[in-house]
Amino acid sequence: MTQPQQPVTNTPRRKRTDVIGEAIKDYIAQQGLRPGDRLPHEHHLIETLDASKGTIREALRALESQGLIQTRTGPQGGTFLAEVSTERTLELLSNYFFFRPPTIHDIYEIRKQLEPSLVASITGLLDDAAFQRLENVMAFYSSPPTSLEEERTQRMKELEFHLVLVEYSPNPLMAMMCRFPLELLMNLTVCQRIYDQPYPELRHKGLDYQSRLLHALREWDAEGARAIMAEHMQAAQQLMETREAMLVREFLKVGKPSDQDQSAEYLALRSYRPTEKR
Amino acid sequence: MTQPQQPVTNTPRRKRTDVIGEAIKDYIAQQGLRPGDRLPHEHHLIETLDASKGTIREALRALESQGLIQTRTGPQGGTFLAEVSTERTLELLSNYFFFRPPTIHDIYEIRKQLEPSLVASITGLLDDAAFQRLENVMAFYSSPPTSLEEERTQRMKELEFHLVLVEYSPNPLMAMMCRFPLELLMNLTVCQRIYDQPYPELRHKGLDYQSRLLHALREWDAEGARAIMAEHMQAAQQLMETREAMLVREFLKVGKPSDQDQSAEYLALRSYRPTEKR
DNA sequence: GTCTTTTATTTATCATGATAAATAACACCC
DNA sequence: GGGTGTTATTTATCATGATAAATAAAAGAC
Repeated sequence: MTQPQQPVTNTPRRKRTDVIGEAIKDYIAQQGLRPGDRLPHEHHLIETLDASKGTIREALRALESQGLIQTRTGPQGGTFLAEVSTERTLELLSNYFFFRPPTIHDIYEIRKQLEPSLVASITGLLDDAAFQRLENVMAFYSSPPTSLEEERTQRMKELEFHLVLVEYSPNPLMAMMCRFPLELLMNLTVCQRIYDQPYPELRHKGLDYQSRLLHALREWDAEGARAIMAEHMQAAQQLMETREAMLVREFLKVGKPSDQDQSAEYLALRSYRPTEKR
Repeated sequence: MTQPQQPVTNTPRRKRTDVIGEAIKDYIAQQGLRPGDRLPHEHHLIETLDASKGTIREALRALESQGLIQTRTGPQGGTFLAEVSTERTLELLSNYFFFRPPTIHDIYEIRKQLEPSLVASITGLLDDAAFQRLENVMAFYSSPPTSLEEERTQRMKELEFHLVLVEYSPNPLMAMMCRFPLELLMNLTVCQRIYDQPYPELRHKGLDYQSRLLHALREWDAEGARAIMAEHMQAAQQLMETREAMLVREFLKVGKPSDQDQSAEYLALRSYRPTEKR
C-alpha cells in the first residue's frame, strides 16, 4: 500500500543472539535464580559464551525489552533478574492486537464472562482501605461532567474502578485477563470516540450498578455481587455496542464516495493506539 | 538465596535504545505501515536518528524480540514490519507467570468461564474439515494408553482438542485468552506430574464430554454446547484439583524434615517450565 | 527454456577501543 | 554524626571497520 511489499519467503534461521538469550534463560532456570539475583557480567558472558560484545549486548537488550532483566550502571551494578511487571506484560500483549483490534463486542464477551466471577472471588477480601479507594474513584463521576474533557476523565475513572477491583484478586491469571480488556477499552480508537461524546446514561447506570456492587461486597454477598456485575456488563455492552453502531453508521453516511478514503478512515476507527508512556 | 541480592533502588532512566524503539513505533503508526512493509535501512536510521550502529541494532533487536519486526539479509533484505504471532505472544505472556505460577484452581476458574462461551460462539462456524480435525485428535485417546509415554501424549492431545476449537473463534481476544490457560496446563510442572500418572477416569470422562460436544456442535445447538463444556470444565477442575491435592499431600509426607529442601522442592512443583522451542 | 553459477546487496557477527553517565563506597570536613 | 565531595566500577553509547552469511537478481551454460 504505502511501500513495495516483500514476499514472505524466509525460513528465519536462528540467530546467535536468540541462542544466547535462550542460554541465559536456561542458566536462570538451572541455577534456580530469583528476581533480584545477579546475572554474570557482560565481559564474563563474552568469555563463556564466546560471542562479541555487540552480540551479547543485543541478547541482553532483547531480554530487557521483554521485562525479564534489568541493568544498572555503577559499582555493584550489572544485570539483574526481574519479575516481569504487569504494565510491561499488558504492553507486549497489546502488540498482538495492533493489527487485529478486537471489536467492542469481542471485548465485552470477555468482560461479561470474567468480571462477575472476579467480584465473587474477591468478596470478603476487601478491607476498609479498599472500599475507600473505590469510593474515591467513584467520586470523580458522582456528578455530571461540566466539560467535554471531564466527560473523558469520568469514563477513564469508571474503568479505573474495575481496575481497582482487579487488584484484590488472589488469582494472578484472572487479574491479568480482566485487566487486559480494560486496557483495550482505554486505548482503542473507537472507544475513545465513543467516550468523547456526552453519554449521561452510561454514567448514571454505571454509578448505580457500582453502588449496588459495593453494598453487596460489604455484606460479603458473593453471589449478589456476581449477579450485579453480570447485569452491569450486560447493560454496558448494550450501550457501547449501540454507540459503536451509531458511529459506524454516521461514518458511512458522511463518507466520501471514494472507497479508498472510506476504507482508510474506517481502518483508523478500528485501530488501536496506545497513549504514550512516560 | 543463591547469590547476594541487590536492593532494588533504581529509577531506571530512559535509555537511548528505548527512545529509538518508541520512535520507530511512532513512525510505523504515523506512516500507517502494515505488516510486510519495509522499514528504513540500518544506515538510514543511524543518520536520521543520529545514533551509532550499535544503539540502532540494539533497538531493532528489542523490537524483534517482541515480534514486531523481522529482518532479512541479502538484496532487498532489511527490516520489515511483522504481525506478532500467536506463539510469540503466548511466550511473552508466559514470562509474567514465570515467578507467579497460577494454581490449577486459578487456571480452571478461567477455563470454566471462557470455554463454554467459546463453544457457543463457534457453533455453526465449523465445517466438515473442522469436525474431521477434531475427530482426528480424539482418535489419539479413544483407546486406553499402553505405556506411560502414551499416557502423556494422550493428555496433550486432549488439550489440543480445545486448542483446535479455539482456532475457529471469530473473537481474537477470546481465542488468545482461551489459548493461554491451555498453554499453562501444558507447561506447568505440577500439571506435568499429574499427567505423568495413569488416570483412566480423566480420559474416559473427557472422551464422553467431547463426543457429546461434537454432537451438539453438529446440530448447531449453541446452548447445548455451552452447557456441555461447562459441565466438562467443572468435572475436569474437580479431577485435577483432587490430583493436585494428592501430589502435595504425598510430597509433604515424604518430605525431608529440613525446611530448606522441602521448600525448594515444593517451589519446583509450583514452577513453570516451558518446553524448549525448535 | 530451464538449470546452474556468479554477483551484488544487505544484515550478522566479530573486534576493539574511547568517552560518557550513573552510582555505591569511601574519605573528608565541620 | 551528618553532610559533602571524590573515586572506582560498571554499563551506555559512540565510532569504525573487517569478515561472514544469506539471498535476490543477473548472467551464463546446456
